[in-house]
Amino acid sequence: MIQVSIFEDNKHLRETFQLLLDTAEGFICTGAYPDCRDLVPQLEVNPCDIVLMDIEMPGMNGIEATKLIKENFPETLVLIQTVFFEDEYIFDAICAGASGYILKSTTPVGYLEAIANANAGGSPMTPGIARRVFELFKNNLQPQLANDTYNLTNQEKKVLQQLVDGKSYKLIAAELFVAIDTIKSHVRNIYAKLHVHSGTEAVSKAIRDKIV
Amino acid sequence: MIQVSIFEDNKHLRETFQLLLDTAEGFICTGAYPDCRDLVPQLEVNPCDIVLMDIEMPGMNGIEATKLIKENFPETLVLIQTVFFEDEYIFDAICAGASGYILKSTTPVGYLEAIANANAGGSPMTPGIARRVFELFKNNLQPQLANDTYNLTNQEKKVLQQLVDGKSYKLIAAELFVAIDTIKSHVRNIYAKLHVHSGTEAVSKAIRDKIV
DNA sequence: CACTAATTCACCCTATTTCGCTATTGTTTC
DNA sequence: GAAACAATAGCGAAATAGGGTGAATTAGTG
Repeated sequence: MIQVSIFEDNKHLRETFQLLLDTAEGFICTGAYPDCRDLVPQLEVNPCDIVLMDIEMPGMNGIEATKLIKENFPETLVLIQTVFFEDEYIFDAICAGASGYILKSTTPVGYLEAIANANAGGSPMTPGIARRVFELFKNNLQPQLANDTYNLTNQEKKVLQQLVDGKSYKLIAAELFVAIDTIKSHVRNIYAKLHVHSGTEAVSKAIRDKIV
Repeated sequence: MIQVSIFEDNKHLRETFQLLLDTAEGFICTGAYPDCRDLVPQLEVNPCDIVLMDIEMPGMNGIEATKLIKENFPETLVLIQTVFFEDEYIFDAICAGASGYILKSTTPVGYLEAIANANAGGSPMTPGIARRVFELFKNNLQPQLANDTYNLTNQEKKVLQQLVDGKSYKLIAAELFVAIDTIKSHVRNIYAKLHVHSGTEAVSKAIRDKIV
């Protein structure tokens, strides 16, 4: 028996969910609330396995509420259900600790499947959301691995790495066992290749769109 | 009619997939290969909508093959199917451009559903994989968003932002309409709060574990 | 009102960085 | 073997950064 709580401000939807859960086999609705004002005490009194969470709600939104739930009831799973397809929401929901993200266009049986899926250790997502998650993942983790590292030579890369570490020319020279003038030369060449004119700018560029 | 190519070194599995696709309605197998040696010419001669890709294969592995496919046939979707649950493989597969990642324990009908799902713009994942993707996403993208921004004041944040942009003290002073000595003061305070001793180090730290 | 924090500015001095030009030694490429 | 490039190194000038010390102004707080 999977115990489910509902947070959804739309009265009609909330009651539909409640009915759906209570009539379906293997599910039970342990609470249905229109907002997250008393979320923590409510879940303390009526604990559940999974929370079906709306994002757009008056007062505290679903993302904030999710954080709160994971802080106070880390074992409780949160399944986000919303009309928002925006990357920002998907991103924030995952980071807040959500275990799934489904769109409101999902069919009734789809909701039950998603809840069962989450309860079984999965992270149900509407197909389009899954694709977005993959894209976000790729874009944010491998910004662009295809850039030529600006044709920096090995030695230049080493120097740049040390610059990123905040070292002075003198220190870098000592660590690479070369003269300080050599470092000066390398830095000049690095600046030219990165089209920058200061150490801070180089470090910024190096971190933002390169390895290091 | 969804056209599917199979890359799978296990003869028995390969033929099973082929049979499954050819007997199922709405699918057609346009090729089944035991390795990726002639992948590009093979897909040129027998193009397809989706590639069902195994990871563990002699010669080129499925991840490398996926990259190759996305480079040469960006429109072709790649569905990874493997026995590997390891984060490293999931991570690499997504970054290589895969559109889904399913485990070999999936049922026959599960394969068809996954292929149809991918074809419809989704990214099918075995429940456990979906959960891992969420975890990886969270761990890699928001290492620590809860840090106090080191108690920098508003003005200090502005100055730091400009430092990150590679500006000189003089320029920053001009942009904030204050004297250059004021900027020096702010920078000194910023360095103290961040526990750094140079602009490059401050920029590095600012980008790595803070806003900006 | 007294206290504190934030913001602003000044002066001084040294260290470091940036950028100009030049040059030698290997290694790889054509 | 000439040409190109990487890595090394040097010199010198001008600009910038970094650190010490001190201080006035404003805003907010108990």
